Amino acid sequence: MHCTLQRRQVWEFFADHPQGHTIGESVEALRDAGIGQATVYRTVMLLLDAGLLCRLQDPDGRSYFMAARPGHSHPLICSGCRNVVEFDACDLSVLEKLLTAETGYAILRHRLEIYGLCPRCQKENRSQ
Amino acid sequence: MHCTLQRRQVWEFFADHPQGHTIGESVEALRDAGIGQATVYRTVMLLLDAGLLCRLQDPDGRSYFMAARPGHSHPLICSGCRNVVEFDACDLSVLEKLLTAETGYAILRHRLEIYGLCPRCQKENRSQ
DNA sequence: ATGGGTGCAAATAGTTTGCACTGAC
DNA sequence: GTCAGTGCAAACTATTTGCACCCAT
Repeated sequence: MHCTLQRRQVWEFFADHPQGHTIGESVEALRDAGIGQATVYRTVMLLLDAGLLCRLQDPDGRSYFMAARPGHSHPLICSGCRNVVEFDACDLSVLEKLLTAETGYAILRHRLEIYGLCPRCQKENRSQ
Repeated sequence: MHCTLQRRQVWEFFADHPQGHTIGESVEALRDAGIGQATVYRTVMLLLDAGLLCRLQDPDGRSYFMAARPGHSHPLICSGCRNVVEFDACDLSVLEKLLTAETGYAILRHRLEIYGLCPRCQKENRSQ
């Protein structure tokens, strides 16, 4: 797999921002650099498969992408500015054992996203 | 807001299945009943706003809709057959307090989805 | 007769694909 | 020269909208 200039630029776009971005936003931002939208789509999926990006999904179904942190962590997402703080203090093993016992399901993974307002957006009284 | 025949049929389609369904699937299923796709789109959004449906999102970004259970609960989703069991034993208040203390974020809500394989899909060795 | 709801078809938005071209090896 | 990667445009899919018609009030 080639690490081309374009792929590096797509990666840097996400790595340089602590918020998630839609594919549309990244297409637009990278257009000035002369990168075509097909390349952005292809590269985002590539980085996603490689585990370098992760996908966030807001309650309305939109997908956002951001640089993935290594290891197991979860996002705390500001509903005002979409800034993301990652945390890893999540212990769901007790809950998962309980669910397995109760339902017989074999647990594979979980998704935990927490939404809130960051200090700045609270001050500016922003929401959504 | 009118409770028309079509709206009732859309609702029943979701209420009658314990799995989530994409809008596309529901459009297709309701076409035989003579319900147009615009009506399905409009009605699903209506039921969603009314809190009668909830939205699940799989790891690939697809949205699924299903009848919402009253109260606070979370889905345990089978990756094989998409069957959903809801559970409400989730206590994240400690985690949320910790996060507020550490980050200053005002927590608004959380999303917790757990993925696994139901007993039948384990037996049939299904995955994804 | 009025007003919300519906189906159809058209319009729009979002995503993927085919293909000729480019650049690194 | 080969081959993966790219940009463009076209194709395709998903979603929304405009509008004439219908039905319950």
